[in-house]
Amino acid sequence: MKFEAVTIKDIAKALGLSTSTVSRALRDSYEISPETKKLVLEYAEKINYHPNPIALSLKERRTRSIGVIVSEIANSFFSQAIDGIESIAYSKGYNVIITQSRESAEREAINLNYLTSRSIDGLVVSVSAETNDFSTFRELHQRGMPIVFFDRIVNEIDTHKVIVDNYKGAYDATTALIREGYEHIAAITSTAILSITRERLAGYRAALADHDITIGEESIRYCPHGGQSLQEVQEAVTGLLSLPVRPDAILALSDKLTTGSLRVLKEKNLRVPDDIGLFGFSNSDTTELIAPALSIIKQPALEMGEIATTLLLQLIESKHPVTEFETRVLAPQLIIRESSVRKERSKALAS
Amino acid sequence: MKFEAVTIKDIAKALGLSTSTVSRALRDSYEISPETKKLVLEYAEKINYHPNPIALSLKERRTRSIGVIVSEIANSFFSQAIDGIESIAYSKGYNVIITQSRESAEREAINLNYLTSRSIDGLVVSVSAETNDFSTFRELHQRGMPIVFFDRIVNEIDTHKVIVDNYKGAYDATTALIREGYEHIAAITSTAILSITRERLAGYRAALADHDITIGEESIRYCPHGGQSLQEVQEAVTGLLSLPVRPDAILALSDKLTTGSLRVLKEKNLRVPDDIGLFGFSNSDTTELIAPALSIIKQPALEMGEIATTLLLQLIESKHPVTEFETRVLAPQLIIRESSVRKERSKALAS
DNA sequence: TTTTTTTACGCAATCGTTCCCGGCAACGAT
DNA sequence: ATCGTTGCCGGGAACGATTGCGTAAAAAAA
Repeated sequence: MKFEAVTIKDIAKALGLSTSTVSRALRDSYEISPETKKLVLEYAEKINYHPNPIALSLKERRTRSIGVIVSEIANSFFSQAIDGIESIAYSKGYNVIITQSRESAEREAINLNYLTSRSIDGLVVSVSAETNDFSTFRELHQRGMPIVFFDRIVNEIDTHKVIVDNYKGAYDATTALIREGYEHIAAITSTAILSITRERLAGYRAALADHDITIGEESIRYCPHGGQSLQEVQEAVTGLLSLPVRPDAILALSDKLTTGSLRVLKEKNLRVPDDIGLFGFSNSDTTELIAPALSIIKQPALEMGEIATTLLLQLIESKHPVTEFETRVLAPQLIIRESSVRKERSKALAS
Repeated sequence: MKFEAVTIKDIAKALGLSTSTVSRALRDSYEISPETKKLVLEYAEKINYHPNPIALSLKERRTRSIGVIVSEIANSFFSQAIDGIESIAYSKGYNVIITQSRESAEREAINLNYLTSRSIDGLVVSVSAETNDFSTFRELHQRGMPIVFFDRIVNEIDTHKVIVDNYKGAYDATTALIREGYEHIAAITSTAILSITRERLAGYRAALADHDITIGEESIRYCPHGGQSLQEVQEAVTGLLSLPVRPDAILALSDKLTTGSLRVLKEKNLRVPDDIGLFGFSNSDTTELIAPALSIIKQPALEMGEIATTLLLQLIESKHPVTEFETRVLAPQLIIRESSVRKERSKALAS
């Protein structure tokens, strides 16, 4: 079933040389005569020799492959990030093993175990919505495994991190909503433990406070699975709408939540943005085609993937143990379209 | 930088046994006494021993990893398919190396070369829009590399294939458009050499013919890069709109082309579906939120990925060379929403 | 011419694992 | 007492590549 690969031995045998000589000739060692080199090189080319990466890995104790853990591949943000990860890894001769946690801490642990047992050289991770036990990551990190976190990071572990300015993104979006005259702005988010939830919620709260708006905690709804199922979004939105003072705008703090909220609002025949405004984090490439065109906070996903991978490869290829780590914070892109812009400004004008 | 893995030698040394005995004990060989087995197993468990997959790969000449080539990860159809590929591969203990051709035959060849040099056990491929030279695939296949094609297949190579009934999908969509009263239905597609283009175009043509509608070849526009850039879609749509008899509907034959066409039509301030109808292949998960809600032909992407991988693993793990290959044809899902349904049926009623 | 140095190559160990081959006890059968 | 058997285990050669060390022959220095 397998095709035979040509090895260094084949070359050695054919040319009447030893494997060491062939190896050295191929690596252009100084202790091989020009004639022999030429001979070997030409023959290797002729029979299409490629060094066996497995044998190399065994010898060098490195696999030239990195592991990736994200919650879901089929999510615009992550697929764009993976795009970035792939391209950098590729250009440096590394390959990428991608795994999905599907927002489950258990699956994340399984994947982590799998990846390390495949002896990867490093890890790019965006943790699941459930992850609240970082001990495995910490242990791995302490034992010398290079790890870079992106998007959903874990502050407790000191290593490179790549994020977007979540605080600013949420702050600006909330402010935009306020300027538009919305007064009761609710938030829908993933689990409370996630770094992005904390940061984005902080920005949201600060914007409200800066405009002397007070909201109760009941105006913030958490989705345990990050909106993986529409049902939890339905529950969150319904809960919000049945509040004593009904929110007149929703800030959705992640991809699935943004489109999910719109879906639910449409189901309930609420007009966006007039009955209720909507602003959300999203990296979907069809948000402008949606009715109403969605106002979004967009993350530079591709770039984040690229940077995370570049940092990881630096870690991997560093001669000395690295102790100085950095957290790269990129700027989110605020795109204000229709869903957060009232056509009738009556209410806003009256106030 | 690397953490030390515990090996079979460590166990052997600690227990005063030979590596062969330890190896056999771990593999539960009959020629090892129950006591020794217990001893070894318990100690292995205790020090958290995991067999080194690299060493195994070298010995067994298999890597337990499969390569994937798609045009673009950040595309709903492919990310869903990859989801399916991953899940099956994972459950069988294989890992997946994903590469992107970005619709370029050259990059495809580079990836192919890369993957084979990484000595993968098999290949799941959806060819690029440019691929018209199958010799590398054929050669690989003949040398015994298991390959499964999905979506964009190459008929010239006899191996397992997984596709959707493209003919039927396009036929039914075209028919739906005709029933709705559209009379001049144009098509926008990827390159002519692609299997999906040929099959879908055939369905489109057949539907027109069955309803005694004749169209000129100028009503079919090809996008060399499959709609990767909006510009080529713009050109295609503009070309269509400036035809002597302007089409009153467009059938878009792939994901990017469908949303791309809508984007261009909106730019041109044409109302869909009244000024012009739109029906297209798409696996985007926001098509129902788009205005107008998009009528689409949806492919069971996840399932296609799963089936393709299942077939590939069968090939890989087969004892005997496989000579009987199958082509699995799945049913596309037709979802008729707003973009292909006229609100004003005047024209249709008049005819 | 003899000694030293350089050139150019081979031997063998190594990475972690498997597996063929052999060997040494103990035991039952003759 | 001797011969086969069986049970249990170790030695060592692979898998494909790199690399430190040794060394023959050739070249240079004495």
